Amino acid sequence: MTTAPLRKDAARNWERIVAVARDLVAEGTPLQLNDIARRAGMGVGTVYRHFPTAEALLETVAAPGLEALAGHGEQALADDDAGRALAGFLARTVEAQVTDAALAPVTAAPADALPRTTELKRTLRSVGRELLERARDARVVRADLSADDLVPLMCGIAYAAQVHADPAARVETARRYLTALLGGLYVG
Amino acid sequence: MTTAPLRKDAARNWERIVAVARDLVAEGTPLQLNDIARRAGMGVGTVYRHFPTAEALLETVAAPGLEALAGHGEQALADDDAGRALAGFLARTVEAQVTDAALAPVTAAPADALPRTTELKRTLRSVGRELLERARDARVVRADLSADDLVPLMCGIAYAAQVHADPAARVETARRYLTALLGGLYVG
Amino acid sequence: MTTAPLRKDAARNWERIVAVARDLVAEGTPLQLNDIARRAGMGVGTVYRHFPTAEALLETVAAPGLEALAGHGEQALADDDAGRALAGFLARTVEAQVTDAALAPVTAAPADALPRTTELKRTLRSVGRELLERARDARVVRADLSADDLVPLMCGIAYAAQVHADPAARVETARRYLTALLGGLYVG
Amino acid sequence: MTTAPLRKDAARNWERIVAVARDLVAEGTPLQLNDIARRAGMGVGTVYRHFPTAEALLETVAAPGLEALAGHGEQALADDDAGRALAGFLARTVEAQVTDAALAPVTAAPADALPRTTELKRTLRSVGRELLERARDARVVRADLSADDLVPLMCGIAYAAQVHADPAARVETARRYLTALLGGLYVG
DNA sequence: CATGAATGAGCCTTCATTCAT
DNA sequence: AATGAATGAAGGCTCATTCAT
Repeated sequence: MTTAPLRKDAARNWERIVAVARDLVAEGTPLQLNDIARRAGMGVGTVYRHFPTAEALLETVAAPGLEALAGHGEQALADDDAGRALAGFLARTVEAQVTDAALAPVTAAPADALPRTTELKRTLRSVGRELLERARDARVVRADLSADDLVPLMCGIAYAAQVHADPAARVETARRYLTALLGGLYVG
Repeated sequence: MTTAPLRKDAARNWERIVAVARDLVAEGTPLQLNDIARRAGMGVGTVYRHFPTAEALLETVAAPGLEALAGHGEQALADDDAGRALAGFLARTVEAQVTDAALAPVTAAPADALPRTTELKRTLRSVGRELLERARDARVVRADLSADDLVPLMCGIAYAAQVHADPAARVETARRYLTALLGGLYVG
Repeated sequence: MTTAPLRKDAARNWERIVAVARDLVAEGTPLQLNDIARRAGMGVGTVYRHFPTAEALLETVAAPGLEALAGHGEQALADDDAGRALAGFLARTVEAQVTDAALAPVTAAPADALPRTTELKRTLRSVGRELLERARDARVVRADLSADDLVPLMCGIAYAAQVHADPAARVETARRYLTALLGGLYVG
Repeated sequence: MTTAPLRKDAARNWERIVAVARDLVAEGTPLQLNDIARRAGMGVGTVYRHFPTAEALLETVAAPGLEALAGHGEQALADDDAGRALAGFLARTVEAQVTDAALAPVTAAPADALPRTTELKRTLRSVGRELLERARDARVVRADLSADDLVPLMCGIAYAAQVHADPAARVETARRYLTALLGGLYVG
């Protein structure tokens, strides 16, 4: 079941709301539907009609990022090198989390507002699980690592990169942290 | 630097406020000074006199934990085995963050409300730096790891443990994640 | 005066709206035209076209009940026993008010939205007046009771039955109250 | 346990709020705490501090009336003439409901916001029950009338008086209706 | 005729902070 | 020092009604 196609004017508003929200997310401002309505130059009711809660809006902003990740994950499954496939997937995941501020809260949230989000998260988790299992079977990954740990660990790395002060170096920092995690802080 | 001596009743109030705040922090309730005043059975004004902001109070709650960590750090510096010393310090740090809910926000905060907090954080960072340098000199730690990364990484692990659903397993999870980080997810 | 004939599809919509409204009234939900449109599976505009206000819709829902009462009233006028005629009419009136949730508010409202409602209420009042006068002439009813009191008293009884907690016993309660009113609480 | 004595300024505000509310109730305006704050010339917070909900405020407005009724009821219990005692009590009750617009909703409400209200309503019910039982024992009242019917019936009469258009004659109308109810619409 | 998106006033409630007592 | 009443901005949400499509 696809969402019913919107009227042209409604679609314009929808886009506008999401665009405003994207900007706010990027600048770290918490999403407040009243605020968004004002910035988008429309009535609150309009915003509420499109997005019943701030979470729904946030998830909508996050969706493209999640979809891109899922897409990459599917491709990674085609890679013969299980270690490289997993590492690539994790790298993309961390990078996305750091680049797109909408992803982290949505990924970490225990409950979803939109079914689409739940679906995407499920896909990502299952792709992650599959990649992990292959890597484990190929003996390139420690055996005590569970698929349920992947999301927390990626979130943790993204969070760590944020705690580290400099916002400009954030992506770079996240990459380094992922490398460190994969290789281990301790040498041999 | 000692806190200015308080009158006995004022000291009692101070203790009571901190005790109430500790409980609230432990149960995950955000610190609201009004709320605390009510629970502590005193006027808001009194609470504000002792703690001008919620952050100041939170940092006060966090202080003992930070002090304990610093204390452990000092001892670790006496350890001959640089690798063990650093690992022990990091383990304590992560454990503390997960155990004591006041620590994570204070550690991650870019600015401090109390000078005492700044001082403690500086101490911790310098201890960490020292331990790291020794470990690096001993070639047990990767060379590209900077002292500025220690705090973010520990915060990241604590955060990761929180994202992982089960709260009962939180400490255990954090330990596993630290082990993974130290040893690396990837085998050899 | 007949309602202007509607196109078949418009008539279907009209019926559907009234049906939905009837259900809502029955379950005690306040009539909201937006809500009704959604439940009826049509646009708000359509509902507004048929019923400019919620009151108009409510009166439409109430109309059949009012008509039935009026019908009974006309028949009662044919009864030779003036006392029995009046009592029967009042009993029906009270019963209807308690049974059909649309009646009470419409009956008690000082102003009407639809001319049809005004007409029906006028009819009912005049039937009541006639029955009362006959009963008064037959000396079965106290002389100080005016025709203008009948509606209020019936509304009052219905209201009383609603205040009385148990909803299941509502009809029974209303009957008892009417009996009490007719016979008097005080003996002899 | 009495309510803690208020500071002079707080007491002034309390009085002012209740006064404003009383006026609004009298003119039939629904109580809205924001509105009241504006009219009373104070911040919303102040109103909320004193009265957490509109119901609590309404009950506070109603309290004096309920207390007066309870007082009268206690006196009525001293009357030897059981019939007169009950009739007097009922008359006062109806009169009060019609005179004081706060009473009807509070009396009819299934749940109370203030314990004081619950207490008063309980007192009134038990006084009513006692007076009714005495009147029944004295055989001046029909036997099938239960104490649980008194409140509904009085509410019903007050409601009836309100439905009857003319507000000026309201008290007079209510008296007539009570008389009618006591004596019966139908003559012997 | 039908649709349903848009509007925005309006109500509710919370909470950080101040300041008179 | 302590008290706690007062403040009011701020955010949340609903719903009757209009009007472009």
